[in-house]
Amino acid sequence: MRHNRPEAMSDIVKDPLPATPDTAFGDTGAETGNAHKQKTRIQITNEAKILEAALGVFSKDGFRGATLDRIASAADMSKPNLLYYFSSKEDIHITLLTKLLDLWLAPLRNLRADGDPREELSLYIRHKLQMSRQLPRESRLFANEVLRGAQHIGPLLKEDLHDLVDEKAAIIQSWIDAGKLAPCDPRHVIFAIWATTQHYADFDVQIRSVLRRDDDDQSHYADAEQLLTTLFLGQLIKD
Amino acid sequence: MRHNRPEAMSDIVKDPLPATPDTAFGDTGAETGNAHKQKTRIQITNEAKILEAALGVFSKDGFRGATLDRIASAADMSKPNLLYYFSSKEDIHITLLTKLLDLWLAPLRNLRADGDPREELSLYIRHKLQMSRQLPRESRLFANEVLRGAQHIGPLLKEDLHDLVDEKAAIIQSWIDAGKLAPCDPRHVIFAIWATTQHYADFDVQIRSVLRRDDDDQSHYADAEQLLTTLFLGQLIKD
DNA sequence: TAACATTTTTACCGGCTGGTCAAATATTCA
DNA sequence: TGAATATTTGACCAGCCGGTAAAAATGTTA
Repeated sequence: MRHNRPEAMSDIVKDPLPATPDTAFGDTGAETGNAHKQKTRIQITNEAKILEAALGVFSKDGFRGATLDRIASAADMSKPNLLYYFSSKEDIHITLLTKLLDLWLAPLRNLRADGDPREELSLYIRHKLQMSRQLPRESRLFANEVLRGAQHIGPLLKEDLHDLVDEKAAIIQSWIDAGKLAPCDPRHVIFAIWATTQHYADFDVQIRSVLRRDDDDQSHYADAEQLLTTLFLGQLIKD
Repeated sequence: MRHNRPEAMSDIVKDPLPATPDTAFGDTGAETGNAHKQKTRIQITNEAKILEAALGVFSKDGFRGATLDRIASAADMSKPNLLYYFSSKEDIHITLLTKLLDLWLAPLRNLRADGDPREELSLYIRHKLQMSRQLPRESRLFANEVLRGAQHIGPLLKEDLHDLVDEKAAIIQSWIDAGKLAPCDPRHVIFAIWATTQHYADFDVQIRSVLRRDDDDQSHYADAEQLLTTLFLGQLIKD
């Protein structure tokens, strides 16, 4: 009676930085049609190395606090070599955010109108919580970016994210209209799920301080899931 | 039948940066007892000006991303003059965080064991939400600091915050034991309230993008309060 | 007003910042 | 192989970074 969705939960958080064939950035010199010069092996691996390193640095220090020197050093690469693959610090940051946004929104995209509200919501919560546990750097990357005013992904939030939330809020609203859910503002429900789940990644240090948990101890995630499902399903769902 | 607490809600968020007589930092040369050299008018006003400016810069760019030049410029002051009042960038940051921590934790400190659980929790939520609305920079200052690993307030989290949460979690547990509240992990309830309320300050830009709200439009806070009280009181409270 | 203490400014420093350039090296492929 | 191409490196730059020193200006008070 649990979820039997095509993609299992453990599959979704599989390839955080897929080497997609199209970069969506740095598309220099492609005048005649789509003359995509296909990437070299070295190019693919090095760009991945850089983005991986940049994820660590940007997620810790934010865009302004991060430096190319530290990213290069983390990528085990000289700074000019790094700048051979990306035109600027901004380029790396935007590429990173754009590549990861889809991954980040996948759980919400997965919310199905024809599913059972209780199962859909609990799956969503579990999924988001799992991403906080397994991809905390990605969570902090977005947290940093939004904190400083989303200067690099403002348009994406206003268009893509807005549309996605509108679409999924409509699903929740349809559940309310069908009497399956208590009346509430669907968009704020989504905000609340985002806030509570991502909190465990973004405020990890604070939570560990309060709970006195070691760095590698993740046992509190079970308690978190317990509480959040109780919280969101207990009151909202009408049996 | 509403709350009749000594301090009204609007009073608590009154003086975000009180010029307290003791700095708790920069206590140079005070060997013989507490030979506090009392502060000059200019000193008081300038330190306040600097901390006010620093709050804006640190909350936007984080510690590493912030620069003394920008803080000085925001404080309408030369950089050496700024360093006449604070010994270093770190000094400003730590002073700011320490001064504001009490203010930030005041709502939780206000949670009383002898109160009605429903009133206590709804007051706490309203209070936290109000602080997000009125003091978003303070919220983002702490979010930035915790995001990067709480390098400047780690000990405060592990001691002061830990003890406070333990104390207040015990109160919630006593309500559970008395059958007034559904069984749940009290500390995670506190985390959930922190997460949901502070989310409206820290992710302000994202929320405005999704809801298409102008910068000065705060009408969505009413919906937020509605949902959060429903969420936390509806399920947890046993009537 | 004169002596004193406080505050502000000017000039400066070494190291780091994002980024460029041309030369050297490695790889690919006809 | 060798020519063409892709990658890496070292040297370098102007401007910013946190911070210092000392003199100049201002305020305080007897």
